[in-house]
Amino acid sequence: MGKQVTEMLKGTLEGIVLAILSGRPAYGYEITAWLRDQGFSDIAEGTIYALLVRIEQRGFVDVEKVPSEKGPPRKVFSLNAQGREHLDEFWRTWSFLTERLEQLREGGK
Amino acid sequence: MGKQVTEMLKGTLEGIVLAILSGRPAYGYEITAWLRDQGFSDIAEGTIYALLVRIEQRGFVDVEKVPSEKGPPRKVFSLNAQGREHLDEFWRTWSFLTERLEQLREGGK
DNA sequence: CTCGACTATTCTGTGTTGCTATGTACCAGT
DNA sequence: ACTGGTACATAGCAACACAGAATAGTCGAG
Repeated sequence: MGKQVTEMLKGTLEGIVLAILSGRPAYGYEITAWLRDQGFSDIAEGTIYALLVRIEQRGFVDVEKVPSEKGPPRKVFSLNAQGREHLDEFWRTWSFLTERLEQLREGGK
Repeated sequence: MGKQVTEMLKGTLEGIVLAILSGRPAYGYEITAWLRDQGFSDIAEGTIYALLVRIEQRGFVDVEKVPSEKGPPRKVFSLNAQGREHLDEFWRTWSFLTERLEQLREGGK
C-alpha cells in the first residue's frame, strides 16, 4: 500500500500492537509476520521493534526473554495493567474518530 | 483531548478536511471553527492552514480569494477532480484500517 | 483616536512517529 | 563455507500536528 496508510498508522499502530498483546503475549518477529499476514503488507521490521521499545519504556508491557530453538532468544511481551488502561483509552479515542468520520462519510454522499 | 488524538490525526486530518470540502467550498478559519464545534476541541489553527497549503500544492483543491465584510480576504478552497479521487482513496484506506481494528476489538474481548 | 475584540492568514521551531537501510547473532541444510 | 530463515537493534530521514507569535483588516467602546 501507499503512503496514506503510513501516515494513518502513526498513532494507531501502537494501539494495534497493544490490542494484539491483549489477546496473548507475543514477540516482535511474530507480530510483524502476523501484521503482514493481515494485509499490512509493508510494515517494516524495525518499526515494530522501535515501537516495542517505546511501549516497554512507558511501562505498558512486561518482558520475558525466552530461548528459541531457531535463532537468537525471543523477547516476549505481555500487556500489564497499565497497558490495558492505555489500550482502553486508545479505543475511546478511536471510537471518537470513527464516529466523526462516519458522519462525514454519510454527509458527503 | 490528549496526545492520542494528535497522533491519530496524522494522516486522517487531511482526509477529514477533504471530506468537508467535498460537501461545499470553505476557508481555513471556517473549517477550524467547524472542527472545534464537532468536538476536535484543540485543533490548532496553524495546523489547518498548513494542511490547506499542502493540499493546494498537491493540486487537490482550487483556490479563490474572496473579500470579507469583516477582516482580511478569505481564501476559499474547493475540491477539484484530482482531490475527489484522492478522497476516494482516502476512504478506501480508512475502510481497510477500520476493518482490521474492528476485528482486533472483537477478538480482544 | 486609540484600544481592544473579532476575523483571517502565515510562519518558525519542536516532538512524535514510521520508514529506509544496515548490522548483529544464531542455527540448519547443502 | 554458503545460503536462508529466525530474531533483534539502531542511526538518519521525512511527514505531520502543535505551540506560539506575528501580521492584517474591520468595527465598536471609551
